This record gives sequence, C-alpha cells and structure tokens, in this order.
Amino acid sequence: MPEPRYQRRKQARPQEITDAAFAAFAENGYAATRVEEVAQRAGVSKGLMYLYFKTKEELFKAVIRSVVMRRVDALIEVVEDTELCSEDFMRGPMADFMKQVPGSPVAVVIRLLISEGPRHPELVDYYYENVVSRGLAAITRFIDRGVKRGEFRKTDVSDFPQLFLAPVMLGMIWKLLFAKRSLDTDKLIDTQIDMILAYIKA
Amino acid sequence: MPEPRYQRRKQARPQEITDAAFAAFAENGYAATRVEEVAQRAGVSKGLMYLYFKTKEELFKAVIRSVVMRRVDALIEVVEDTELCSEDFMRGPMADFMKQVPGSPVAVVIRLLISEGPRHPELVDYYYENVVSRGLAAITRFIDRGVKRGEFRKTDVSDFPQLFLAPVMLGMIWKLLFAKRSLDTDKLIDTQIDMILAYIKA
DNA sequence: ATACTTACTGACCTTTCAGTCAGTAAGAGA
DNA sequence: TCTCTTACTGACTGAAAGGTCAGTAAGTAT
Repeated sequence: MPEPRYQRRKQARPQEITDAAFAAFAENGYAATRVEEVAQRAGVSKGLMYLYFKTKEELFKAVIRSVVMRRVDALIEVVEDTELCSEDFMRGPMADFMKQVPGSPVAVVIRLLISEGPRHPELVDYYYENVVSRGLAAITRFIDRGVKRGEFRKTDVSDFPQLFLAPVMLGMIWKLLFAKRSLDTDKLIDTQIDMILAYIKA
Repeated sequence: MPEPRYQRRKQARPQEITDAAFAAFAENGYAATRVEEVAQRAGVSKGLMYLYFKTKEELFKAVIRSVVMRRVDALIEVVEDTELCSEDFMRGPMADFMKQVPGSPVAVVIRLLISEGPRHPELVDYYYENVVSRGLAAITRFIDRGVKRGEFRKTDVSDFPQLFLAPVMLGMIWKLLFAKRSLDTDKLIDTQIDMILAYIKA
C-alpha cells in the first residue's frame, strides 16, 4: 500500500499557508520572498497557493490581517478592567505590555507595513483603524480617567498618547536593525514611564 | 550641424545618478525601483548605470552613503559650540533640529534601511557608526555637561539618549504611513522635551 | 583635418518568478 | 468496490527586470 502523497485539509490550509508566509516575510521581507518558498514551508505545492489566495498580494494582506486579528484586544481589555491605581497600572501591566511588543509578531507587521505600506493604502487604513487608533484611544481614556480621579494633572499628554508608543517604536526598530548593539529596551520603557509619571502626577 | 545626442560628463555622473536613484527609491522603495527607471530620471542610458555602479545593490549603497555624508555633522557641531544654557539649548536649536528630521532625506534612508537593512548588514553597520552612534554620543555628552554644570540632576537619561530619538522616530514612521491622519509632530517633540526637562532639571 | 581615447548607447541575453492549467489521486458516498 | 467530486500537484508560460557588450560618437591631442 503506497504512502499517500498528500492529505486533503481544505479547512486547515489557509492558516498553515498564512503562518508559513508570515515566517518567510519576517525573514526576507515581502518582495524578496518567493511564493514557491512559502509553499515549501507550508508543505504544499505552488499551485495550491493560488487556489487559496488569488495573488501574492492577497496572501500578503491575509498575513497582516491574521496577525492583527490575533492580538488586538489584549491591551484594551486590560486597560478597561483594572482595579489598580493609575500609577501602579502604568508601572505594572501597561509596562509589561509595552515591553513585549518589540519582540512580538507586531514588530514584523510594522516592518512589513513600513516597506510595503505606501503601495497598499487600504491595508494601512485597516491597520490604523483596528490597532493604532483603538490603542491610542485606550491610552487617552486611561489618562483622562486618571485626571478625573485626581491622580493626574491635566497636561498635553492626553493629546499625545503617542508618547507611550515612541519608546516602543524605537525599541522595535533598534532590535530589527541593530540587534547586535544591545539596548535595554525594558529599561528605556521604564524610564519613559517614570518621566511621564513625574510630569503628570497630581 | 546635428544636435549632440549626449554630453560626456564623467565627473558629474555619479552624483546625478545617485540623486535620481534617491528620488526613485524614496517613491517606490528599493525592490520596486527598476534600474532603467533610475537611468531615465538621470537622463542616461541603462548601460551607463553599470559603468558607474557594478550592480543595483552597489547603487543602493552609494545612495545611502551619499545622503548620510551630506548631513551627519550638523547636530554634533551645533551641540558642541553653543553658548546657551542647557535648557534653552534643548528648547531652541536642539528642538529645531529634531523637528526637521521627520521630513528630511534621513527619513527616507531610515525607511530604506528598515526594508533592506537585514540583507545589507555592512550598510547598517556603516550607518550606525557614522550617524546613530555619533549622534547618541553627542546627546550623552550634552546631558553630562549639564550635570557637571549643575543644571541637571544625575538620572538614567544619560544612559538612554534614545529618549530624544524616540518621538522623532515615531514622527517619521507616522508621517510615512499615516500621512493623512494628521499628527502635530512638532508639538509631540516639544512635549517630550518638556517631560525630559521636568525630569532632569536640578 | 585626422587619429585616437573613452563616455555613452541600446539592443540583446539570461534569469527569476508570479501566475496557469491539464492531469492525478485522496477520500466521501453509494 | 466502484464511482465521482475536488483538493492538490508540478511542469509550463510569459513577462519583467538585472546585467552585458559590440558599436557609436563626443571630445582631445597632434
């Protein structure tokens, strides 16, 4: 009895292909990744790729979406349901969240968006609406709540939630480009949080 | 008498080609830019390109180097030769410098490095040695000088000059990806400087 | 003018890769 | 066991783009 040459797995394929594509894109970027290489990683023929994704570009979009989907709501939920006082929250759960971003798949997505974004405006919009915009809004709500509770002064910071992202962003880029020149991203983030707190505490 | 079909300009060519390539890369990124398109922009035949640059990759490196060369020392000189007190310097010349980075060619270089850097480690090293490392060192010296003068407290900030870059970096990426969602980069930078000052002032 | 050097051209070669499709076999149903 | 459907394969195609090179003409020296 001959070993079956392949299994039919219609329902699992998209995930498998998407995962393989993510790994390949993470290593080499979009342009330098061949569809056939993704197929090999996914243990699938090149032809099948085009059964599930009409073009390489569609595959790219699917990859971004799948990564985004999986971990959007993490921060937002944490922010809304905490019982800690604002300072403890910033130094605790919020700092932890920020620290793990630079090493996460999100960093890869950002890199891909920076490289390919200008040629895929709808994708950038999608990412903005589903991640950036919601994340920033959550931070702003958090700050305003602190103000309302009398823990924080009223400052420019609630207009610039990006101040929280800035060191995370820099940490991401640094890790990506200058991996061998070490930078203590965690401490960088802690210091930024210290500064913000010193600046806004009532 | 027939119009000459071209001029020979051996010495001016490299610059011209490099400038054209920078413009093309800025618009479409490295991978999506055809050598022939660069040639057209430079008003030159495709063949000539390969006379001055052995490969497309060599051209890419030359572009990065030429941009870097032209404006490395700006910040560093300004920092060293000022007579302002540290706070005024940070709010004045230093802030101005930081604010103009996101719209400058440096932003394009960063984007190119993020996209292609992982495949050109020597180029990343070159950029790190000539720009990042020297820039950060200048900032650290500036902070330490402030401490020595009694203007600043001794804080973590002199270990993390990246805190100055972080909002600049975020501003760059934002402009690149989310151009249509406005962000007041200047005010973001001012706020970060406010925060840093509040944190380190003696 | 004439001979000579070489910056420059543009047609061509070659490779690479996204995308296609005729055919095959896995697995479900009868 | 024998269909029958369709998930899947892999050889193929066409086009795009990096790179080459024989030839041409701009400029220079004599």
